[in-house]
Amino acid sequence: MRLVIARCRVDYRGRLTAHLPSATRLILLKADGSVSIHADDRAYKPLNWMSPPCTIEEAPGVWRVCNPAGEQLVIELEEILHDSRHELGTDPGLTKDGVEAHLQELLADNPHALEDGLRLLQREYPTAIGPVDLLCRDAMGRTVAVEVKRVAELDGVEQLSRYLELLNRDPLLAPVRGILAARQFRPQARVLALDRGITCVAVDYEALRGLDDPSSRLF
Amino acid sequence: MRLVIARCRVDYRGRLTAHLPSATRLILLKADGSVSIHADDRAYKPLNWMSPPCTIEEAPGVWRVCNPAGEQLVIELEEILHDSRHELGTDPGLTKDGVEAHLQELLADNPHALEDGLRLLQREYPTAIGPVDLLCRDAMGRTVAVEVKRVAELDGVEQLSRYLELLNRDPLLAPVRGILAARQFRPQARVLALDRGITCVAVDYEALRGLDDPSSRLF
DNA sequence: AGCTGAATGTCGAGG
DNA sequence: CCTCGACGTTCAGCT
Repeated sequence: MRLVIARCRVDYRGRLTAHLPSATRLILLKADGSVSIHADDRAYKPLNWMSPPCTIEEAPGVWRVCNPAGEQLVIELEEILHDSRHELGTDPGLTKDGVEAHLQELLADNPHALEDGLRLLQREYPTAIGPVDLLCRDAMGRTVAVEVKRVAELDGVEQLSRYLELLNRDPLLAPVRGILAARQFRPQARVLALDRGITCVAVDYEALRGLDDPSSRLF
Repeated sequence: MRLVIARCRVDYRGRLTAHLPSATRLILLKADGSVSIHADDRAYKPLNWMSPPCTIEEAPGVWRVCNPAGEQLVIELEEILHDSRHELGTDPGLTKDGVEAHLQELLADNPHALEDGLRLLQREYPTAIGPVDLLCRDAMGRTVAVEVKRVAELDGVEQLSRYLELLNRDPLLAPVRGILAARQFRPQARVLALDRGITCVAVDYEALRGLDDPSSRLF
């Protein structure tokens, strides 16, 4: 990793055109070949960047970064204030917990948390337009399609609606109703779901993780 | 801006839970108060970060970054290899030249590029659920709603479908058919559009820009 | 390699 | 403040 603090001007020509006038910035060159230009704000987002694979051509005062698609990032260096290199090695990487995949897993193990008497038929039940997260049967023996989201938005309702339309064409499953399960609901999604006869169930992730039997885990 | 290269472990507890085992990384502290942890890969994206507003509590060997929502980023510093500060000043910012809004503009000027005899009635035609990109009339005098996308995906078809349903309730406009115009089509979007009786038209941006009369431009 | 859906998306406009 | 849609989205997972 190379860290350069420099007064510079930057031009990007690619999917769009962008220009940065002269100012002092951080130029971050990573071992993966990426280049990013940071100001002292905008949180972690750089002003401009080039993702790998790309080649860097270093002429005195001008760095030209090109990628195979023909996009170009041209950095004109007016004054270099700092320049250091550091060996970081490969990173062991990030372990995440609490995303949609994990939520789906917990609900597959505890469908009754969505509704009393709900039993899992199949997880990732395949259809022509994609897999249904959870296919279940309720206490009355009726088929239920469950779509799991971290945050339920309009898209999620549309998606579940498409699944329901398709599943209801299958005489072995019909009639099928829908449950949209999420940690958080956008009001518009709630309204549209109601209009479509889809049940919204707010999921408490922490409580659900508590429900999951710890003794059944090996770690 | 403060640049720290250090061997560290990181824990995040917030919207989800994440952990980074011990490794050497860049810790980037910006003047806006943000903190981001970078490995030597993943292009410009940090492994973990905290956006402002947040407070940094520096104890020896442990930095605790907290935001008002109660999210926490805990950095355990095992060895500091580099630590430097730099005055950058405020950045004049980025000037962009968009490609996307342009597409709608070009099609508004050249509706015949979508279909022979197509004429523009109104751009951004307002409806209760949002503006229709282009409202047109075809060679047969029939109303046509055009949705413009850079890349047409499923939600673009859904969006146009909702518009069509609404527009067809207006006796002055009905019957209204739909055209989905895009530079690129996802296969599923094409299938769903066909099923809904929506016409897909692939748009060649470069050619369209060529169509646009250069003499009518001042630059 | 191409396509699809998720994301601590981020970002900006509009109510 | 929240909601919604676009993005040079990026990214991982799967066909």
